[in-house]
Order: sequence, then structure tokens, then C-alpha cells
Amino acid sequence: MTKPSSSPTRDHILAVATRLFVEEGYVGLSMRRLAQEVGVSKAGLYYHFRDKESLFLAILTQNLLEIERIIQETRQQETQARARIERIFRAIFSRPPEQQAIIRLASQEAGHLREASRRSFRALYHQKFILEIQRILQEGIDAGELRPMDARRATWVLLGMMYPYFYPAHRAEMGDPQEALDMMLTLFFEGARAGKKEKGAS
Amino acid sequence: MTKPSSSPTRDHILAVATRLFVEEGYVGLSMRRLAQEVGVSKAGLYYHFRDKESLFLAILTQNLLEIERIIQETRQQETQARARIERIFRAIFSRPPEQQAIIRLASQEAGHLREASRRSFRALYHQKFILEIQRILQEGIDAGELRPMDARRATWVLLGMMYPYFYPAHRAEMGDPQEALDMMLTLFFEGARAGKKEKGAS
DNA sequence: TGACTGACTGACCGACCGGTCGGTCAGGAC
DNA sequence: GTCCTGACCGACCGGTCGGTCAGTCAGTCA
Repeated sequence: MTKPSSSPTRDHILAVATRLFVEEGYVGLSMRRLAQEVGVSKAGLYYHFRDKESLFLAILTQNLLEIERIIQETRQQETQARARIERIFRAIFSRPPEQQAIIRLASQEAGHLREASRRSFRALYHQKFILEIQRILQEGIDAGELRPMDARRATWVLLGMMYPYFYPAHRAEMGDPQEALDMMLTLFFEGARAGKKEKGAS
Repeated sequence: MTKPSSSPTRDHILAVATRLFVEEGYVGLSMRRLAQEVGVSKAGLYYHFRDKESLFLAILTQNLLEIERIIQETRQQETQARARIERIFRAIFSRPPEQQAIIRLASQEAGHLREASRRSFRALYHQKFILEIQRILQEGIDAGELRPMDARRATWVLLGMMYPYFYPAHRAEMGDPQEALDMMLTLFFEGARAGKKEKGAS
């Protein structure tokens, strides 16, 4: 008898936990508090998830795979780097806020996981998300759409621009998400447009 | 008898705590662990600081005031927005890594403070740091150096670009700090240079 | 009807949390 | 010599942490 990978209660736990992990952080959210907010006993949580770490990992992985799907879908439908990036992040920015913040959480809280989980998750995160973005930028560089630069570094700069938007405290200051995204894309792609020299290339 | 604001032990506590708060987060670092790493008893910590929150606040404030000093110094010596920003962040990027990461910590962990401390710290952070950067950008816009755009939003985009560099986990991937900074500045200021329309203005 | 099971609970565990207490002790003041 | 004080320690507090476990109970199936 394998445990089913989906059930109303399990899904509800995942949804509430996602929101609360984003608000409170991994260490900051206790299983007691979570149980209370879900409306189930603490032991009930442990019926559905082996431990706190598994629950957290399930959230990270679930959202990551969703983002991977967005990326792959976009790769097929767009060919230009800018169009691809724009489409990917418009899709991400139109998801529920707490699901967007997973991108930040993955960077921020992975350090609290046990070594084994951390390594396997980081590999997934890197391969399915970071390297895919990097690849899109690299292809843009190779095609002459973007000027020559270190694609890995540029990936982090691009992602970094979005980070403040994933903090509940700063979110409000950025105003409308899609407008804020307009600015980020304009700044990044105007700044990275081919036909200029770059100082920071390696 | 007022408590002295500086002593070898107190300074040592601050230094070690800064590093550990950056690595583990506010909730993730226990006073026991800190005491052990400092080489003092837990009660010893409480001789120098009223409670955990005061210690954390002391670190944030101390580093913030140092950054304020850098900003004010730069304002007097440079007049162009780009030169000012470059100088400020070169100075920040050449500080010890754990002190740089304070910028991120201030955004990230302020939520764990008591309401009163949080409000007063946020006010300080906002006034002495965020608004000063915003002001520099706004002056650049007014002077025609940068094209018209929402300066507040642009401030967060600029700061965001630096965020990944303040995560121990991603720091290594960005390579040499000053080179990474080159890229960020180039991207931001080429992208924001006057003579273009902006889509994301409010 | 009775055996079985999936979903869940209440009570509990040892470890650890932030914080406080009375006590100690080197060294300067008189 | 004594007193005082700044700087610290060991032991302890009530409370919370993640996690476990025996038991319950509605619903399915024979």
C-alpha cells in the first residue's frame, strides 16, 4: 500500500504550509502552529508527511516542477531570449504570491535541510531552473541578440532583480507586479543589448 | 553607571553574532550556540545585551550607520548618479562578506522583531539607506542623466541585483565581487540611460 | 455482522529554547 | 586589609520544539 501522492487534506496542508513558510521561514514556522492553521492535529500532519523537512521539500519540489513546466512550454513557443524570459516571468508573476516567493525560499532556507536533502534539492533547483535561464541567456548571446557576457553571472543578476518582489515586506513598494516586471525587463535587456562592450565579462 | 557602548568582549560578541546571524538567520541561531562560539557563557551574553532582539538590533544598526557614512561621504565627492552609486557599492562590496549580507538580513529578518523595534528599525533603514539611494537616482533622472522612470521601483531593482551576492550559497557563483559589480552597474546604467522610453513608468 | 483499513487524535517524550538567578572573583580605591 | 564593582559563570526556570505512539472511529467489503 503506497501512500497516495494527493488527497484533499494533504493538498490543504501543502497550500497552508506554503503560505506560512513564506511568511515565517523554515525554522520560524512550528508544526504546532501549522497544524492549528490547517485545522488538524499535529499528529495528523505526520500521517501525511514523514517529517518537517519532507513537507518543506515537497513544497519546494512541487513548485519547482511547475516552473520547469512553464520554462519548457516557453522554450517551444518562443525563440528570442527576451521573449522567452518575458513570457516565463510573466507566467511566474501571475501565480499566487506565496508560490512566487518559493524562488526566494529555495535560496534562503535550503541551508536548514539535512545534507542529503539539501544536495539533491540544490541539484534539482540548479538543473531545472537556474541552468535553464542561463541557457536561454547564453543562446541569446550566441545568436547576437545580447552582447557577450558571462551568462551565469547575468542569470543571477536577472533573478536578483526580482528578489525584492518576493519579500512580503517590499512587495507593496514595487506596486503592480506586471508593471514592475516591465521595468526589470527593460532595464536588463536594454542594458544587455548587443552592440556595446561589457566591462564585467570574464 | 551607564553601560559602556564598547568593550573587547562586547565587540567580539557582535562580530561573531554578525557572522552567525547571516549564516543561520535570526530564529536559526540560538543564544547557546552563540555563547559557545564566542567562548563565553550564555549568561555572559546577557550581561552585555538585554536580550536576543537587542543584540540583533545592535548589529543591524551598527552596520546601517556605517553604510550611511559611506553614502554621505560619497554624496559630497561625486555629483553624477552613476559615479555615486558605483562608489557607494564598491565601498560596500569591499567590506567583509558578513557585513555586506546585513543589507539582506535587514529585509529578511526584521519580521521576527517585536512591533516597536521593527517599526523603528524599518524607519531607520528606509530613511538612511533606501531613500538615499532613491534620491540619488531621482536626481539622476531630474538631471537628464537617466531616463524618466519610477525611482522607487528602480531602487529596488538595483538593490535586488545585488541580493544573490549576499547569500553565502550563491556568492561563490558570482565570482569576483568587483567584477560582478561591474556587470550590475553596466546593465543597470546602460539600461537606464537617458534617451529611451520606459515601458514600466507609473 | 464482523473484520479490516485509511485518516486522524490526545497524551506524551527528550531536547532545546530565551531568559534569570545567586554566586564568584580579579583588581582598583581607600 | 576591606570594600566595591565590573565581568562573568553554573544551575535552573517555564515553555516550546520536532517527533512518536496507542488508540479511535467512520466507512468499505465479505
